[in-house]
Amino acid sequence: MPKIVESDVRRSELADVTARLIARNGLGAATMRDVAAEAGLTTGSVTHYFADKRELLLFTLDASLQRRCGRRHSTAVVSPAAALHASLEGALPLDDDRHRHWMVTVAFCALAAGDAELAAVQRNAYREFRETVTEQLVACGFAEKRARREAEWLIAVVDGVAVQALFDQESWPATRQSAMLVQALASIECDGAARSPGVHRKEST
Amino acid sequence: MPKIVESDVRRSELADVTARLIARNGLGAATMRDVAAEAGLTTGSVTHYFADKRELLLFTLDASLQRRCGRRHSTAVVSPAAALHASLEGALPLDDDRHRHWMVTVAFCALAAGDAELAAVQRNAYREFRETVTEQLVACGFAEKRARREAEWLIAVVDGVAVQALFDQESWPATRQSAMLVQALASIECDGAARSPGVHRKEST
Amino acid sequence: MPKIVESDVRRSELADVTARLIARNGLGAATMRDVAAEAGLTTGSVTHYFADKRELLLFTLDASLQRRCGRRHSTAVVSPAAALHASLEGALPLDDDRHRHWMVTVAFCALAAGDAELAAVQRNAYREFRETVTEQLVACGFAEKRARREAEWLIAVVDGVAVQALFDQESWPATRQSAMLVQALASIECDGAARSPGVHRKEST
Amino acid sequence: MPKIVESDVRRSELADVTARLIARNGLGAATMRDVAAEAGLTTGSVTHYFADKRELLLFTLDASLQRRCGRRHSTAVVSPAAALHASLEGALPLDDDRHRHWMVTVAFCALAAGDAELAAVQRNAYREFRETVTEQLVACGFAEKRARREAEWLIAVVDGVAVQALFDQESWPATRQSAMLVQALASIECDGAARSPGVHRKEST
DNA sequence: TATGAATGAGCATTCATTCAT
DNA sequence: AATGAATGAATGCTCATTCAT
Repeated sequence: MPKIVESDVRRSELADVTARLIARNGLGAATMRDVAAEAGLTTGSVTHYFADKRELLLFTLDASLQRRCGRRHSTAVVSPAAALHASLEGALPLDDDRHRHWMVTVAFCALAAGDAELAAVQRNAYREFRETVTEQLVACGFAEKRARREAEWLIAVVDGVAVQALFDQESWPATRQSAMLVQALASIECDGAARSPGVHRKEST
Repeated sequence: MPKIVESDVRRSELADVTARLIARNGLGAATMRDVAAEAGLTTGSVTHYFADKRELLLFTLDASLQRRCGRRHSTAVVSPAAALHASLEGALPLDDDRHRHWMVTVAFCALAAGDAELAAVQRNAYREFRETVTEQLVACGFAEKRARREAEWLIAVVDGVAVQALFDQESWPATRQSAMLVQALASIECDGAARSPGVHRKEST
Repeated sequence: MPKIVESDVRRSELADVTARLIARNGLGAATMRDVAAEAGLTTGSVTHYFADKRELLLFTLDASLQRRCGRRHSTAVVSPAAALHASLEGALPLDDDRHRHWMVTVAFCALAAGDAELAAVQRNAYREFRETVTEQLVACGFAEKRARREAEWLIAVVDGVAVQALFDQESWPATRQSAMLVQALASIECDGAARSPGVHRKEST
Repeated sequence: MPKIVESDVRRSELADVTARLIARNGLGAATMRDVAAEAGLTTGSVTHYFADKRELLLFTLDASLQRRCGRRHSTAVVSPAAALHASLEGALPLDDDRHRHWMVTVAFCALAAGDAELAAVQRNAYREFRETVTEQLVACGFAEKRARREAEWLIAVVDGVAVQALFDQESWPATRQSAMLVQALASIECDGAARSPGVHRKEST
């Protein structure tokens, strides 16, 4: 039993190292050698935990998608609005960790185009994320149908901000990304704070 | 002179082939062999047009960014609003061509993280795009400051839709992407048609 | 004492597994992993019985040669001719077991070319076999000198049939191999049955 | 055109080197590196001539089988009996060259057990050989049916001698092998010389 | 210009072996 | 006695690059 636990820990460690390498220099940089070296192991040793490079990559992608779109494990949720905010914030590259996992999932994008299994992993993660956000909006008081539509809208904004941040990190510091999210939430009158009853996205001038 | 022209045509052809390969199976699929073969040339022949693989990749990335974020060559623009719409629409993966170039620029994302030159190319393309959209919004009557803010917002929405379309093509057919863009433009009361004076993104229920 | 016996049983089991793997897919298929797995053990466990892979292979080869050319353990021999027949029949790949051991000894053939120890094992087995057959022919009434010559002849025929059967199993069913052996024995008037006094290998037309 | 010729020459050279390595130390010794090194090339260079290791091995096996069982290219055949003798002699490991090719074809034996394509190559070579010898016996005056039977017999003897020579080279010098062949031919009264009308394989005591 | 043979480094993977438990 | 994690060398193969023709 302890063996299995140990093994799972090692798998996560290796996936972490792999994610780091991919985020830093692209998928091509994730060689078995480098992954092993960075993890303080030898090449052959990695195969004790992942039979294949493919298995390692799939696991890494899955882990990154979990962190980016995955169900939040916030145990004590204060309010539905706060939960929603937390979910969407989790999908913004606000710190190194989230930045890394965005990089990883994006790096697999083109690869998935020619690989049905990879594509399915990505697709499912997205749909699950959409479902989560929708449910959270319902919990905030939106009707099912509208919640679904707003979820798509919110995810689009968050992803759009995230992608711009990836392409031009300097122009998109964390504060600016967060502000954009707050604004988006306010625009559907679900900012988790006082309900501003007026027109959303009120712009001066 | 004709030589150079010929050469430029060949370079573009090769970049196109490269983009196709990258979009189909990722950056790793863009081997010199395959690029050459797909273009009907031999390996060594490609080096007459690109000294390096790096040079080929840089050129390919630049070309793809031009098509995705690049200055539109719409010669006869009917109205400022139409121009704006055209610009943003150009950044959505509405057909195979635009899908391909999105794939390419996204594929380079992680690679650029460890490569200053690549990063600069991406960053500049994005900033240029933001500038263009801002100018078009100014031409639509927005004040400079607000135009800049709305440009960011619009690009975020467009990119967000695009990214979701890349990750889950089935859920995002062209019509849905276009509808989202129209909605976004309407929300800032710049939909290219009659100014709807009321609240933007009017939702039933 | 029981330990040793146990150990010997295990060694034989492992040699059997090894032989099976070699016969099925060649010497290259006999990896320590696969041998261990097929025997229901772990890799490291095999090293308790064989210090080396070399030791395992040598033991396997020896065991296979014993079964193919080895001294028959026919406890109750009816007649010298029957004993001779049994010996030679043992060297034909008439069933899966004998087929396997022929495969194994043949697989080592080229390997032995560059390995004195292996070569010696093979050579000695052959010489011992020749000696056995010679003795059995003497027991059948042949003079020493002629017995030796006929032994070589008989072994040549048996080996020739065996080799053809290995290369083209379909063309050489067990019945055909046996017939050939009977014919060869008849040709030296030692068929274990009625002595056909006439010309040997009588052919119609 | 000269390219192709060159290429074919290289392929044969590489097959020769491969055969040499296999004959010397077994199939496992035929690594791409060693083949390349022994041929004075680099590893990657070998792939210009053989896409695969498998392709190289198949070619090598085929070439060896051709030399061992292949149709003799004896242009000026003196007599049918001489042709027959030449064919069978070609299948004896009388010199280094023939010894090498026997080793090679034998080395593939077990490998072919788990590989349909390899098995087919071997089987076909054997059947072709049987056909050739049968035809040559017919040319010597034997009736079709008996020719076929005697061909099998002769090949069995030749192979049996060959196999013993492989397993115990010292006991089977070329002269002894040749003598055995002559004896076998004489036994069917087709020794290429004067027809000995009496009983074949006349043995003194 | 264009070719494709040749190179050599780098890749994922396999494997015999060792060793702490 | 038995395990299985760890090692590190070796293998087949791919690929960007070079270069003589």
